[in-house]
Amino acid sequence: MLPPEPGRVPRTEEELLTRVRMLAGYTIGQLAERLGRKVPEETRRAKGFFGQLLEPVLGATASSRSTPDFERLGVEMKTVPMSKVGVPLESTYVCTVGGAGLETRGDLDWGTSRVRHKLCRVLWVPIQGDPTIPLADRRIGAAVLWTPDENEEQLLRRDFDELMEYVRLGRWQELTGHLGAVLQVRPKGDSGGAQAWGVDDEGRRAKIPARGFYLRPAFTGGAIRNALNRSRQTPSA
Amino acid sequence: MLPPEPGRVPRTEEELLTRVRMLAGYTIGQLAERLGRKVPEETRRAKGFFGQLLEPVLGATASSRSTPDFERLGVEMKTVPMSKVGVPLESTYVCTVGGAGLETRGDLDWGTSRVRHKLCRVLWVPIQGDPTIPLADRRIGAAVLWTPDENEEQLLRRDFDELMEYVRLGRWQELTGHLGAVLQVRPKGDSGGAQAWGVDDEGRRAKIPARGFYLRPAFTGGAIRNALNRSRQTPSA
DNA sequence: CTGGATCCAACTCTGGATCCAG
DNA sequence: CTGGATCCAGAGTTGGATCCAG
Repeated sequence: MLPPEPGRVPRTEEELLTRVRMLAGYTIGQLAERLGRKVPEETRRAKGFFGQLLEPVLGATASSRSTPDFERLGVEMKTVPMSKVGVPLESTYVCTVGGAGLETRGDLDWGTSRVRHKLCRVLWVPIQGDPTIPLADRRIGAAVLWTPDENEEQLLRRDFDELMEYVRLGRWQELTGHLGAVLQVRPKGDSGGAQAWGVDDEGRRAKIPARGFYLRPAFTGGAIRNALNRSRQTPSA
Repeated sequence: MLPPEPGRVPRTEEELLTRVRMLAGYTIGQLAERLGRKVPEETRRAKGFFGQLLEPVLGATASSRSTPDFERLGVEMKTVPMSKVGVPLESTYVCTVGGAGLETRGDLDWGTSRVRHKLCRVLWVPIQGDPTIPLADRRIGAAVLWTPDENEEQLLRRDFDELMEYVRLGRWQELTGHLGAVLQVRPKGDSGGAQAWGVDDEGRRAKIPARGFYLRPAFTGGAIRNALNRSRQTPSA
């Protein structure tokens, strides 16, 4: 049976984990067929395909805006393309970088930031990412649930505070992908053009290029390994 | 020739008027055919059809957001469905009603409001509105350019100030279509459901039903007549 | 008659991410 | 390798208005 009870919202983390682990070993093509969906030929033209395929299967509140994928559980799902040797090939998108004003003031402080909320409980779902494997033939890996430990949270917070200092000062131009040891800020959206509201260096509202927070691949890789190790010691988490 | 130089942006009001007047007497069906577009069978299913058909013909900066239809000229185009006896059958939509907070503060004062900006120069395009005439057979009338005279502006402003007082106080529930002698506020959008951001009576941001400003039919009718009379006295405007 | 309800097209915005030149 | 550029789906919003029950 693949997948079990499709579309039903999982009530507990264990139910969610059980369900996603039943998918391990299957290919994207098999999962898509089960759902009556066609796999795009070019990965380049369907970058979010696997993530969007998985959401309804696992019972995520599909495409709800700005809420965790599994709202009741407070769990965020992230698919991670892995290389042949088991390390993430890409950075992981977290959320957009808000402006310094108005509705998004809470985003400047780590404690109330969307970054922290998004990352407080994550379901990592590894997927083969080797570009030589056709999309339909890539296999799903063993998912793990993760919460940052003290060390991980400190790493994230340190970068976050540094990055937000640029936002506070309106120094958007200096806020590049080079900053941050584990968390970085990069452009988001399909043109690099003006797409988001921000605050310029004189405090006025202005259109600026949309940007997002991303986890560097090494951090995501470590998070997945740590989650695996911890689950071996505490089988039910 | 129908229409002249389709798609080109008019450089002067005279050029715009000349162009739109060449359409007078033609039917919607003839205009649509000239553009290779099909006329919907049901008016009910294509409420904005004529207005959207006309925009590219006249060289409006199509569907640009929140700017005048003819940006360079500062001219707003409005189609008006007329009865057999030559009076407007429907109210005329002006713009949305903004909330009382943040980005839209300027909307509370007549001088800086979007209502005033939208109405400071309008190209009225009459169209037969009699529901017994099939959409494709309805004829285009003689368009006129209009600017509110002192009396008209005072009428508008009086209503506007009254209506905005309700917004300032967050008394949205009392802001109904019954208010306003020539300018009213009515629901906008396709469900009456929560669709816009506003400010509730305790000053918090909240979702409220989307609303818009509308000109009552009698006012629009008078505006068109006045514009006609004035253009007889001053032929070039 | 008319105030509340409704309809479509097009563009924007968000959430899902991967591509690829240097 | 990796930082900047880019791609898709689907919800949301705006601008174009008219419908229609009471």
